[in-house]
Amino acid sequence: MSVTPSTDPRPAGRQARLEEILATAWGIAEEQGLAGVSLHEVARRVGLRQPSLYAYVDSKNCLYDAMFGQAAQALLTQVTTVDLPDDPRQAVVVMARSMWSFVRENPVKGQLLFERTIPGFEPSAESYSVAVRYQGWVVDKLFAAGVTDPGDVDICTALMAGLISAQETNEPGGERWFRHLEAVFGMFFAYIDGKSSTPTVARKERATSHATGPEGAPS
Amino acid sequence: MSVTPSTDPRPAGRQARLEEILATAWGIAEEQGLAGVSLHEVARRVGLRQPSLYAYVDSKNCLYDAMFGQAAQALLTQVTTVDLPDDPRQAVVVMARSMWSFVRENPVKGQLLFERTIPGFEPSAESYSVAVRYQGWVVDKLFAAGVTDPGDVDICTALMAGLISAQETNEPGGERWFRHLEAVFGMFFAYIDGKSSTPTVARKERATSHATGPEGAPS
DNA sequence: GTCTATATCCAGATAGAC
DNA sequence: GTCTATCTGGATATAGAC
Repeated sequence: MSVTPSTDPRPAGRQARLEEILATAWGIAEEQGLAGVSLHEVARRVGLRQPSLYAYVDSKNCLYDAMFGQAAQALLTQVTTVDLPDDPRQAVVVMARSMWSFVRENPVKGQLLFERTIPGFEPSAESYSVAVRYQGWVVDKLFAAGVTDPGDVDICTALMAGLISAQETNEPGGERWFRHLEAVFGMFFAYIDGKSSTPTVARKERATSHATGPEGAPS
Repeated sequence: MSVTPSTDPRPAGRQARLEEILATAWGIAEEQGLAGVSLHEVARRVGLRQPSLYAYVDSKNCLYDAMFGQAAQALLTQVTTVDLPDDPRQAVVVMARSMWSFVRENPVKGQLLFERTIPGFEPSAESYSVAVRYQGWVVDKLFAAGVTDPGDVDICTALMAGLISAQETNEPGGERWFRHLEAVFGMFFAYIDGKSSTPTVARKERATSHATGPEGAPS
């Protein structure tokens, strides 16, 4: 998996080519869907012959893997770069909004990260680790907002994913589900508080700490 | 779209063959995924040559369309056949559970119905109408349970879909998300009641009536 | 309805020359 | 690293005989 090791004397040029290849693949994916990416088409656009791609990528799945890594990295940086409000619950909402805008602006990356749409493809451990870091970050923010029960973390992420996927599959880029984001989080936090005997205390005073993910498995 | 009109003297035999073809296609889809269905493979298993399938189906997409119709019909009958409790909110939960068990036992049908996974395929109006009937039925039940705001219907269906998809993509057939079904509905109904000034009144006394779907578009 | 034969197109991957 | 040439396999769809 992943790109072929370089023994090239001009690693800079080689790296540039590889990035060009990846960028081209993204372009095709945006036009024709992820499954529509073929090595032939990539080579065509990049000005190479199809077999030449094997100097950069060991197989088609390795290309997908590299793309997965890029997508995870992009999501991670976007989401960790956002300025979060001090209130941990408002922070969660802002984080969710940021994540949503990511998949809205990068639907193909979202598809690659969150859906299992390509038949034989599983991300390598290396590429996946970035996605895991993203998840850990989300769990941290939820924890700070008082969502400490792993089951509640599962519920929260599922709700988010449900809203997003309903919106983006039925009315991409629209508002029909998006506008309920805040209401849903309000509903969720009310539910959280309702479970606790001292709801209001738990709200604000939570230390940030890195949890080990809700219950192991990833989204 | 749809199957080719029959001029066959033995329509019963022809119909049987067609059903055999569809059943075979389902079998392949269960083994190799929906995209893995090829006319060659269907023909091979059914004991015909690939071109002979065109006596039953106008194109591959027509095959998918017939499958879509079958899936929608199966879901509709399963979900409308279930014995619902008198309490409209308990009824909604039971309905949701029934829907979930459908996609759990028929993951491929669920994929065809609820995900847009096949590149060039859109269900025909005819096949789709069954799915619309299913949706109308769900909206009716929600309405009876006091979920009358179209926006709330959207929220509810998105939550359900989120739970289901989290469960079935991350841990197919498992319990990790499934066990929160009741809690999530409790949360949702509490949210609904919190919006109304007369929450408890609205709970039980609702007449069943067919609504025109939340806001038009389907899931 | 079913067949053979074929047209046409696409894919991923490898061998070996330069 | 890049090329040509090729292997191997797949697909949908059509023509025309029986």
